[in-house]
Amino acid sequence: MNRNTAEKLSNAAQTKHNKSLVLRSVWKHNAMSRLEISRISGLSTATVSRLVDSLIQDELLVESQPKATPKGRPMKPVRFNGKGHYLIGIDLGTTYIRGVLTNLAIEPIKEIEVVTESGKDPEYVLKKVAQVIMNLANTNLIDPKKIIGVGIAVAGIINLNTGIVEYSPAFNWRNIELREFMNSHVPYPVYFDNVSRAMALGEITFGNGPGFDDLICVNVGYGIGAGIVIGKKLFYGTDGMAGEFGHMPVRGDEQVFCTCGKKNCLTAYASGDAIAQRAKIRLLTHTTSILNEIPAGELNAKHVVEAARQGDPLAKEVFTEAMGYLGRAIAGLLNIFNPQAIILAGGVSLSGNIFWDTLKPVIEENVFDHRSTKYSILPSSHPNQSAIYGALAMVLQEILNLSLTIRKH
Amino acid sequence: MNRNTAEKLSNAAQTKHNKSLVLRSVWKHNAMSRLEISRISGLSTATVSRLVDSLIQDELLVESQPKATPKGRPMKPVRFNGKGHYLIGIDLGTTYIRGVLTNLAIEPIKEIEVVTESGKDPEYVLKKVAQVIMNLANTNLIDPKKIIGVGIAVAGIINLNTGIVEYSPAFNWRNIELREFMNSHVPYPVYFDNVSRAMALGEITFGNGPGFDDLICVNVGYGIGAGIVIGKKLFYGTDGMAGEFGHMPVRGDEQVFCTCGKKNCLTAYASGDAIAQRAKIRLLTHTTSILNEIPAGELNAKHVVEAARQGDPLAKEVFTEAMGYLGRAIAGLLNIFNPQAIILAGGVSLSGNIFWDTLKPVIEENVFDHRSTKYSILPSSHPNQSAIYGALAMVLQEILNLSLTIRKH
DNA sequence: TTTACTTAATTTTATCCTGAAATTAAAACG
DNA sequence: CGTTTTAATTTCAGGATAAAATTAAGTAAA
Repeated sequence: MNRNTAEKLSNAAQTKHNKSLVLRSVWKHNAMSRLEISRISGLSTATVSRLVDSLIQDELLVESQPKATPKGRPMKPVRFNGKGHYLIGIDLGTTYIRGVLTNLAIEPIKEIEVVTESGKDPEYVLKKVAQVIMNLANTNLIDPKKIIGVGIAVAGIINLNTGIVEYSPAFNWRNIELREFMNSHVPYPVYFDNVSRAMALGEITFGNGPGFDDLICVNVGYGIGAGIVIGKKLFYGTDGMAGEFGHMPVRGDEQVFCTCGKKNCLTAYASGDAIAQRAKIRLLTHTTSILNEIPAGELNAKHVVEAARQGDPLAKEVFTEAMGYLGRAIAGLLNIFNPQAIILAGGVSLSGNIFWDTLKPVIEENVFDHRSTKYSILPSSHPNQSAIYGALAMVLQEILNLSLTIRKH
Repeated sequence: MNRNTAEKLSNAAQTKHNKSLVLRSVWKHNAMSRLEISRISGLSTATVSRLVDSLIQDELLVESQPKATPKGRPMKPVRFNGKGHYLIGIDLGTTYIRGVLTNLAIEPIKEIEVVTESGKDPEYVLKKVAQVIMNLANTNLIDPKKIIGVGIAVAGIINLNTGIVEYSPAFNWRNIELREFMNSHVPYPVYFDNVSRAMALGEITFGNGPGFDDLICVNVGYGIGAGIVIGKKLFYGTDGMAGEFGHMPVRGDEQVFCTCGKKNCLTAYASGDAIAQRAKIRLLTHTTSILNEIPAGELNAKHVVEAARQGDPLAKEVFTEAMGYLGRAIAGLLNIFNPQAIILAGGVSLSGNIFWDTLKPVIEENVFDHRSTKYSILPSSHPNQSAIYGALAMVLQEILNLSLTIRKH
C-alpha cells in the first residue's frame, strides 16, 4: 500500500524528482524567482532554469510580471499557471454531495451542491456524483479537456488496491466498486480516499500551519476516524486500513456494542451518533432535562451540545463523558506518534468553545508530557470544508508529484 | 527528527542511492551474481557491474568462488566482506551490559557480558560501557581500525537530536549526556537509541520474517515500550519520542499512578513491574496464594507467571488482568497502524505459552477485523538477544545506507 | 550621461551517470 | 571443436547536474 519500495534511480527519475522539488517550492512560497528556487531547493541556478522552462512548457507554471528588486536586475517570478489545468474535488457526504472546480492555484471557478439521498441505492448515489462531476466540467468558463483529475472524499472504509468501498456505516454500503464505476462514467483520472485521510492530506497541503511533517487529523463527526500523515505523506498501513481510530477499545468492562460488532469502541462513546444515543438513554430516566422537549427521533449531537452550552446538567454530563473518552484516546495518539499537531475536524469539532474547553484539559492531563515534546492541537484550517479541500489535495499532490500525465492540447 | 525532507538529487546522490540498493539486495539474498542483482534492483547489468566494483573497492563486498550454473558461464557471486569491516553492538541493560563484535555478515567474533551495577552513578556505568567497547575492539582477532561503528540500545527516553538520555526509570537517570560521553571515550562513531526502537530495527534487519515494511515491536519487560517501523524505516515522531506506548491511558477512572506521574498508564497495569506490584497488593488480603512463600522484597513478575502456570488463582487473576490491558492496547495499535506484524519482545513475552494463550485472544477480540486486514503476532526472532541485535542493526543500517565514512586503511 | 555595481537568468563547458548493445568470458554439450 | 548458453565487461550514446562565464536589466554615484 503506497509502499516506499526502494527503486532504482535513473537519470529520468532524478529529473522528475528535482522537477517535483521545484514545483513544491513554488507551491509553498507562491510566486518566486528562479534564483530563490535555487537557494531553497539547493539545485543550481542552471538546473532550476532548465526545469522551470520545462514546467512552463507543461503549463504548470507561468512567469509573472517582472518584479523590481532593491538593486540589480528585476526578477521574473514564476507561479502556478491559473489557466493551464483544472481540477475537481468532491465531498461525498451522507446529506450533501459538494463539488468544486478550481484552477491550479486552487481558486474556485464553479461550485455545486446537491442532496445525496443516501437512502437510495448506491448506483443512484454514484450516478449523482458522476453528474456533479460532469456538470462541473462542462462549463464555458474553462476548456474541459484541461481538467487533469478528480478527487473524491468518501465516508467509509476503502481498499485502495481494489478501488472498492468495503464498508460504509454512514451510507450502509458494502463492497461498492467505486473506482470501476467512476472510471466508466467520468473521462478524467479519479482519485478517492477515506474522508479522514483526505482531510489530513488537505491540512498539510492547504493548512496555514507552518508546514507540518507529521500530523494526525481526527475527524469527529457522525463517526470517528483519523488520517495520519508521516513525513508529509499519508500513511495507509499494510492493507490501507490505517487510522481506524474510532474502533480503539476504550475500556475493559463490557458495556456498549459498537456498530462494527465489537465492544467498547471509541466510536460507541464519543462520536456524534454516540453522544445522541447516550443522551437518549439517560433521558428515559431523567425527565428534567431540557432535551426532553426534542422528539427522540430527531435528537442529535448538536442538540446535546447546545443544551450543554445552556447548562443542562444531563447534556453536560453526556458531552463531558464523551470528551473524556475522546481526550484520553487522543492523548494515546500523541504518546505513540509524537506528531507536531493534532487537527480536529468534523461536525462535533465545530461545536465551539465548549468542545475545546472540555477536550483540551483531558488531553493535557493524559499525555505523556516530556520536556522535549511539543505539540499543537488545532481546529481544521477550513472548517466545514475539510473534506472538499482534502479531495482537492489528492489531485494536487499527484500534480506536485508529476505523476499525472499532462495532455498537450 | 530523521525527517524525509525533500532533497535535491545530484548525480552523486543518484549513485549513492543505487549503490545502497545493490547493497541491500545482497544483504537480503546473501551471495548473488551481478546479473541477479540487476534483475532484482532493476538496474542495468552495466551499472550493477560498476557499482559492485566500487563496493568491492570499499571492502564492503567480496567475490566468492565462481559457482557453476546449469548451463553457461559460471557466476561470480558477491557477498558481504567478512574481513573488511567490523561493528560492535551493546545492550545496556539494568542488570547486564552485553557487547558483541561482529563482521559485516553479523557473525560474532567476540562477546562480553558484565554486570551493570546500575545502582552506582551514571558516570560509573557509562565508563563500564566504554570499557566493554574498548575491550571488544582490542583483540588480535581483528584490526581495530576496521571497526566502523558502535550501536548501543538503552532503556530510556532518548533525545537523538541532543544525544541526551532525558529520562530512564530503569536506571533512574535524568539528562545523561550519552553521546558526548561516548564520543570522548570511544574512537568510533557511536549510534544509540531506545531499546524498543532498536529491537524493532533488529527485527526488520535480521528477523526471519518475510521482510516486513510496517511493523511494531512491543517490548514488555520491566516497563513497556514500542518501536515503530514504517516503510522499513524507524519512526521517531517530531521530537523523537514516538512509541511511548507504555504511557497510553488505559482507563478513565482514577486508580493507579504510574512512575511517570500520570494516572492509569498501561505500564502501571501490564508491565513486569506492575504485575509484581499488583500481586503484592492482593497478597496482603489473600493469604492462600503460593506466592506468599516468596519474600515480598524478592517477588517479581517471573514468580507471578510461574505461579499462574501452576494454577494459583491469585497469580492467574493478576496475570490475566495485565494481559487484558495489554491486549486491548495492542488491538488499538493494530487498528491505528494496520501493520503487517506485531512483534512481542522483552522479559514478560518470554513467559511461554501462558503469555501467548492469555494475550492473543484478547487482541483478536478487540481488533477491528476487516476482511482485507491481515496481521501476524510474532515472538522476537532472537529471544533474549533482541536488544543486542537491535544495537547491531543500528550500525548495519548506516552501512546499508552508505552514510558511514569508510576509512581506507 | 556614463560608469560601476548589483542581482537575475542564461549559456557554455566539463564531468558524471545510466542504459542499450556489442563484445568478451567461461562453462556445457553434442 | 564449434555451437549454445549464461555471466560479466566494454563501448558508446544520451542525458543530467554543477561551476563558471556570460548576458540582461536594473540602481546609484561620479
